[in-house]
Amino acid sequence: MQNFHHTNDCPIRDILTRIGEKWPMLVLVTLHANGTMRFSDIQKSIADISQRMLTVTLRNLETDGLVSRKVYPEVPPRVEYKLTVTGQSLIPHIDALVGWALEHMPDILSRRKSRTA
Amino acid sequence: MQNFHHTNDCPIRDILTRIGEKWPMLVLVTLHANGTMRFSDIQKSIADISQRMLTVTLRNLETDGLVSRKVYPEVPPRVEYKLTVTGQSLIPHIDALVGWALEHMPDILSRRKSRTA
DNA sequence: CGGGATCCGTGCCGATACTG
DNA sequence: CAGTATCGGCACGGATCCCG
Repeated sequence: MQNFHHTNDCPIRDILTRIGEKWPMLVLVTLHANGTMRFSDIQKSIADISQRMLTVTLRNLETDGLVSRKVYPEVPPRVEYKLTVTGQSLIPHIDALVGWALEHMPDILSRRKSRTA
Repeated sequence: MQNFHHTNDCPIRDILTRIGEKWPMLVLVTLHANGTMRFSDIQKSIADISQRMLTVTLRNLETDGLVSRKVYPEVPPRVEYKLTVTGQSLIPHIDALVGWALEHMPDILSRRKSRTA
């Protein structure tokens, strides 16, 4: 019997610590779809994200090297975000999950409803 | 500017409701690696999952149609779980994420440490 | 404009005890 | 063996206020 889910050093647990959170995937695909974006543009694109959570999410993605941040020393300030090469390398896998969801979620959602009823 | 992350009917949010949780992906890859498994075997394979969380996770995956459950009317009871066809169709995408993690997580983890310091 | 700091509620998840 | 039931902690994330 295979058992490779060590508590430490498990790739699935590693990746869940980031993409398992609520906003990172949405931010990544938004940046991929639009290229370089300002903070306020991302916020408008993901209508219901709070200012705080967008800041936190972008900081985490920047720390992980998936998103780059460029500050223009202007008044009023301008800050632009875009995917790094590493960030772009994750996009195809997210797209694959999205494709899977588009194909299977209708059935799954109906199953959840009938189980609730 | 593209904006396709509707609060409702968004495939990314849909899929996060399941794989964003702590255990489902681990259970899916465990079942894929070992085929049909008994409850106690899954629990031994994922050492630190509690009995409660394994039960909850399996019930959710069963409701979603990703895992099938078969009860043998014996004493002591025996229950076997395995992936459905739909569940198997998700495996390649999880594997892709795992492959990405194996390639990039060492760098990401070192970035997180240096940011903490 | 793009944050930072703080407070706080909700729900995921863990621990424990009990059962057919 | 394979659950179910209950309690409670804790961290994710929302709301609000303030700043350069």
